[in-house]
Amino acid sequence: MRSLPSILHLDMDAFFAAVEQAAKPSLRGKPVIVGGIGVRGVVSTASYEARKFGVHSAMPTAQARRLCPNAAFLAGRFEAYRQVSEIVMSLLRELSPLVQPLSLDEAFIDLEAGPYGPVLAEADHETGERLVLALAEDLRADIQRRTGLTGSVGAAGSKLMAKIASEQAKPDGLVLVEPGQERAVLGPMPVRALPGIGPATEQVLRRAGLNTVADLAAAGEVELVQLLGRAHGIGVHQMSIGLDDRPVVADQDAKSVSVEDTFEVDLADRERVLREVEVLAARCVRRLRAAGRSGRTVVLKVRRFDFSTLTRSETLRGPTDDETVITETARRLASQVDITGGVRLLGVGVSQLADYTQEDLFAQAVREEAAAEHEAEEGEAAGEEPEAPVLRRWLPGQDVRHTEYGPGWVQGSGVGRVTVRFEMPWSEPGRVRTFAVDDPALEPARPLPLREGEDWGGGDQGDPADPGDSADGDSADSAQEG
DNA sequence: TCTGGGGTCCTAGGACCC
DNA sequence: TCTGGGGTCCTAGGACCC
Repeated sequence: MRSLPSILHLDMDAFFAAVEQAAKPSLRGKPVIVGGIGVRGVVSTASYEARKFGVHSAMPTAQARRLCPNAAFLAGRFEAYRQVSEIVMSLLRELSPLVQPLSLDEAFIDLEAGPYGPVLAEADHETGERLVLALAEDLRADIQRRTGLTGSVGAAGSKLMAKIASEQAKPDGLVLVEPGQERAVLGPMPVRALPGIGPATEQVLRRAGLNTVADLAAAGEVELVQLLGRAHGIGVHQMSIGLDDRPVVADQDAKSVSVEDTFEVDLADRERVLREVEVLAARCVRRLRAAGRSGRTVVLKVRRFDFSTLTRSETLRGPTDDETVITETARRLASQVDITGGVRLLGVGVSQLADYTQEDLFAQAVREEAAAEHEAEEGEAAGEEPEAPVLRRWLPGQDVRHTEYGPGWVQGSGVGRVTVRFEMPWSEPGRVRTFAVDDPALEPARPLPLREGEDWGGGDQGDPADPGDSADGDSADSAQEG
């Protein structure tokens, strides 16, 4: 809690969709929906044009299609989002070294820890606030200049109020909450406005007759602890009276790494489940190693046909990043789960992370055992099926390059054809051409920067199909934004 | 309408130890 | 022989966030 509103919260507006509109001139001003494209997909981000139709984050894509059939439905391009995010975060770091990213499109900034800190400390109230407002507006202008995107900023004396303020500022705005005004601002708001109060907590509070933040403040800590449990109750009470002294803390190390997949059709048989667990474990290990970490606890996640979800975990004697150890552990856990009725999602994760891998004799033993088993199977499998040609999957929104027509993006595909629109972020809206899905002149490409001549690293422009050139080779689907 | 993927934090019970 | 209380670790589940 500070007497100056020196904490900023930046939240980019409809980030993923906005990046797509910036990259694809033909989509500007049109409804764009980024998310899972399959039958079981959900919306990550809807552009403001799509929101007018009632489409919002976390909505099933099938429902979004009914509400807004003419929208462009795109799978995410996380490499591009990461690049834009880095530009934005670098602008934040010019204001202060104390930047706490919450996701690709959101961060807290502590101005007091930055170059303007001393000035702010000296300034009187009014001067200080004017300086904060000027810095925030400059930041928003810089972001727009460098990326073409808009972001909203909240300024306040605490993280809580800065976040509340940026929400109020949306889209493309700036709101400052004067220190001292916290309770006046929060009081009339519905309880759901407080971060940490979701649908379940809202229900509990509503049944107790608590609907607004002012109701929470009036209820008092004792009642809230009774309703919500100790930690949550105390936290919610503190927020309700505008108290929040959590510091802005720079980037922390991840505490777990996990991957999961929802299948278009539920998996029914055990062998198939075990095979998918192996694939997931391998992906998980790739991510773990790319981050230079190892972990002690392996977690298997299973979502059944009826959406009931369970986890099974096993803690090893020491941290490992060994693929065989992690795969075998996940397989063992999966073999103990009841899969009657079918499985719609499988996940494999690793937690209790350490920065190093201790030399692991146990891993060595497991590896040798698995190798021996593999050899035994070799004989049976020999001469079975000829290598099937790898069918390329073209995802809507994906970057491509044609040897003759140059860069473009996949607008759609089906029945052996793929439709590509040829345009660039800095070009006029382009025209559409259709090709056979296996046309050798067409290949996947790296995302183009949003501004002509900008270098998005990646330097060598290596094979975009090679997962080795990205920290995360399997960013196929969606995270949520907004 | 029928529910993604990546995370974080909290709670609670049982085992085990002192 | 019976009865404690507290701390830590592990496992499972759940709420929440973007």
